[in-house]
Amino acid sequence: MKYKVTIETVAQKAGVSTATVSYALSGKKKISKEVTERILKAVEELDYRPNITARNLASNKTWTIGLYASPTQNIREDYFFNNILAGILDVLHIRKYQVHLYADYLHEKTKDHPDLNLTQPIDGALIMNPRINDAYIDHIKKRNIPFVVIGTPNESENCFYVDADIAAGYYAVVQYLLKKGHKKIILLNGSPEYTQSEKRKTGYTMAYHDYGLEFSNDWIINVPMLEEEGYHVFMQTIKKNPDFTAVVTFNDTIAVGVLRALKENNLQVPSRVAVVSAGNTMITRIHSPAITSLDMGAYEIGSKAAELLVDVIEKKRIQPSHEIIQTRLVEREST
Amino acid sequence: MKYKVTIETVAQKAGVSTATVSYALSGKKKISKEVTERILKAVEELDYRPNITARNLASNKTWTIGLYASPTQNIREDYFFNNILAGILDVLHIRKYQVHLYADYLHEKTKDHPDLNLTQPIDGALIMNPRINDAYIDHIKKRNIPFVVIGTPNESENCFYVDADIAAGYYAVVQYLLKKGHKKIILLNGSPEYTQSEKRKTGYTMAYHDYGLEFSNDWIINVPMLEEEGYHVFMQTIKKNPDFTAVVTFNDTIAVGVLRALKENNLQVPSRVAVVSAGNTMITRIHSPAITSLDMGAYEIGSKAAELLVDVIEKKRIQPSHEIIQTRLVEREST
DNA sequence: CTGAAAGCGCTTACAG
DNA sequence: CTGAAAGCGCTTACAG
Repeated sequence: MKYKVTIETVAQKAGVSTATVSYALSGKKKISKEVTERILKAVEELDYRPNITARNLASNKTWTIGLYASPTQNIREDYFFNNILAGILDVLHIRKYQVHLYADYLHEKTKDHPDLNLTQPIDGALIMNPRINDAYIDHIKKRNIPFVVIGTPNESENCFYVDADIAAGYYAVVQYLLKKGHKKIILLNGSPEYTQSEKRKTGYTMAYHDYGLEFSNDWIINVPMLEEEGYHVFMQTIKKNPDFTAVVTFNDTIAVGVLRALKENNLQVPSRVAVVSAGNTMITRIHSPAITSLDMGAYEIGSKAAELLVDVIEKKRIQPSHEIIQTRLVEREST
Repeated sequence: MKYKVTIETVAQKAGVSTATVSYALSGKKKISKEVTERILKAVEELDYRPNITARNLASNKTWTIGLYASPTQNIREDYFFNNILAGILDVLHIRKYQVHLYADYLHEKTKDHPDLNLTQPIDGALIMNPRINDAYIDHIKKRNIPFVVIGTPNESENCFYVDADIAAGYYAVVQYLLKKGHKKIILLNGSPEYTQSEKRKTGYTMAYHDYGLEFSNDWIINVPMLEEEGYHVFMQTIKKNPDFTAVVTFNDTIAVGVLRALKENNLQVPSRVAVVSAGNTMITRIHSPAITSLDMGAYEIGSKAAELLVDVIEKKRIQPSHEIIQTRLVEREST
């Protein structure tokens, strides 16, 4: 039976008080060289490892941020999440924070809020892909925890958030297609409860408007953001609206499903139908035909959001602000 | 200034002791219906949320597991990580645990151990892709924290671990190629410090041996597990060893790099060169030509590992054990 | 430069 | 069925 070694054990061994040990280890107070050395020796010999929970409780600080991922970014299919995560992790590493990944959110049923009480203590939160009415944002606000939204929250006035300029991006995509002579462009949009879907619709609508062309609301279709869904819904779309000549999707994964449906229907890409996706993840490059895609700066979104959150936590920023990342259209074989 | 509401506040408002509040909320002791109701009402009205850090400290339990990801599974490029993660998250959700993602590990320099003291308190750990000498395993062992390795640790006797049967899988792959008449098969293996690379080599070697054919150690090449690396190294390989007819890669991402190199050198796949990858992630299906790949049951590995870890944490298992997932070769256009 | 002691906000034997 | 109180292992004013 190994005896549990605490700061008390170290203090006794070094012949000092626990306060001195704490100060020596944290460096928050100057402790004489000899005493420090005695303490470090005791730490070494006892293989002392501070209990972080106790430290967190006493100091009211966890050096942990919660990442509330979202079912939208299906982690099994969409690299977009990976790139955002990479950006987050890189910054947090530099800033000495760690990340708690909220899995329960991934499983959240539409109406069924997860047990928010189960969440571990965090210094701040990153909330991905907000809904129009987002239970998580409400919850975090109530708990008075600093947070940054990745995406644009519905009530953006009082939030920190980081997002790509989705509306401008989709505006550019649709204009690009209209200029190529496409008149009937399908928007295979995501689920309507996400603000991200709204932004896409806005860009689409504005582009048509500014170009002076009419569009029908039937051309805008909401679909869960998965390849299979994209495939199935698009198979139907082809039946119902066979005269479209272009399609813009919510993300890269849906585009893969769309391209499968087009292939099965012998609709040539890009000669008969042009396809543009959003995300510019690895699959757009690898797919055959390679997919023209709107790059939304996923890595940058992640890193900026993490940067912003840490600044907020550390009170380097107080006033709600936001950062908008420019998008960039990458042309490939599908257009 | 909002007054901080603690269990004390609730107790006072409900006119009971903090112990009673605690018991009522946790259900660990039977509290009379009326008292319980009073307490719940107070909780509601005060919008009380327990301080989880304090709870963790008092109960010595965090309901959190640490996931020590590895630089091997480059999260920006490899869906294999995503699938494992999905398996882990699904199980942990059911078992009521949460996951702490260790970012610093991702950045670990070869010799430079991350600050292991910074790690948050956890009930157990999942260690991905062990090295032959793995500092993390040593560290976790010392801290006496339950852990399960994803992959096969070097000293497997005293560990819980879950792995695909990599050696058998690579054996099957190489046999499959040999039977197709290939004599010189390149193994584009991962970095040698990972046990995963060793297993692959074992399968490769045994297959050649059992088939009664010779191979050269020059045909086994170690490379960081990234597309770019796969590409660059393979460009050189083509120069040095132009007479190979097949290549087996460490993972799907490297295979993408290899196929790019082959294309640039006008080496037809599969007529001139056959390519087999491992992972069977989405890109193998989407790539053109579609890539024959060894499915290693990533999702299952993740879920089994999580299951096992929780069992260990909850003392449903004491005796070190392991689970080996069968692999499965999925033939596509590249062979 | 160092120490005694309160405090962080819970849980849990123990006693009644 | 309920409560008083010790305890979890740290940090941090405060005093000297």
